Amino acid sequence: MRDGKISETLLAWYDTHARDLPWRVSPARRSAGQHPDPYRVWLSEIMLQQTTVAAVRDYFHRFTALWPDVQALAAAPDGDVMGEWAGLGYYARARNLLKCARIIASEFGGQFPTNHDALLALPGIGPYTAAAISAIAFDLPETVMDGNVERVMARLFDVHSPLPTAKPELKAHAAALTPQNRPGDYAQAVMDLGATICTPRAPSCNRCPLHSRCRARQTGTAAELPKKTPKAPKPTRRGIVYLLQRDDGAWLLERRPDSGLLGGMLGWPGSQWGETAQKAAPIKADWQVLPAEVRHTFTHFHLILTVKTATVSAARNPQTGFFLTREEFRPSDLPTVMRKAYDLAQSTMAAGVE
DNA sequence: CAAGCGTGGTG
DNA sequence: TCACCAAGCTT
Repeated sequence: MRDGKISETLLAWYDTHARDLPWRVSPARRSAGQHPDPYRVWLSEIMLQQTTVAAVRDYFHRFTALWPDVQALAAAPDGDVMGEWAGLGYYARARNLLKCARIIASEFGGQFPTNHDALLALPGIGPYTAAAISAIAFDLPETVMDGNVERVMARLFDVHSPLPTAKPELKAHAAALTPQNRPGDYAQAVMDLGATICTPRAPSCNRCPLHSRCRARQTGTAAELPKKTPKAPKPTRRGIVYLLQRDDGAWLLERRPDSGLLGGMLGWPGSQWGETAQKAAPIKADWQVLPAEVRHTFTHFHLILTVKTATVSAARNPQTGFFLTREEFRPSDLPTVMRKAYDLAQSTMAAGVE
């Protein structure tokens, strides 16, 4: 077709189809002179790393209600922020979020830098997020490259070489399309297209504004692009967690080390997770093995957890961890795998199994 | 630079 | 059921 540039077609589509997202300033409001809040753009982009809009929405609302600006977040206790992040995954993001907020508050006077390289130097902000903040918050003509853009470019230009090898080629295509006009809306338009129309499986080509320009659709290869190198199978690991409740209702918990899996999060005392891990209980007690196990899948392994429960008197102290009282302990502060163990223990007790 | 790092939705 | 996938970053 000869009906103008791809960027203009996408912007026109975005004007009528942009999703209403809590961190977004709609095209109508933006043309009326409203600007996005860089704090909210940054927070949303960190939450959206490898995470769907549906999963992020409630977390974004809770975070902005508790901490409406970067100074408020910078002043928050670590445990509060980690607890609010619990369940969202990739917990290094929460640790880096707090680090970054404190740098912005103390060294940047509470203002996010607009410059791409200055953004890139901040913790938790990589090439994608730096470009996204520059484009969306400051309307600068940066090219954002995420999974959506990679997929849209691979299909538009029918690129069959597999990821990650194809990244530079796809980035060149994306850069060539990035407009000087409304780059922030354009960046969101490409990603919205990838999230709602040009989806990984079963793309809705019949509804696509770039239908007539897409080479993969013409060739019939859209659904199989982008190609990816196959991933290694996940091994299965096993472990034990110990859920100890004091007779006043307090639970024994540990704060996990800052680095590594579930870093900085609350968790139950337990064994290492490996082939055949065993570990002594944190205190001598009448431990009960729950009749069901916890199954959970992480990025790179499956986990099967045996859950053991016991009750002790307040007079006795375990070798590890600390007690949180009924009032202090919120199950929602636990990462999902630990929450599953808690829920299993609760449902087992409710069923009357001692 | 390849591996480590969570979780919920989906087909 | 289960592998794949998501607005990636760090080491």
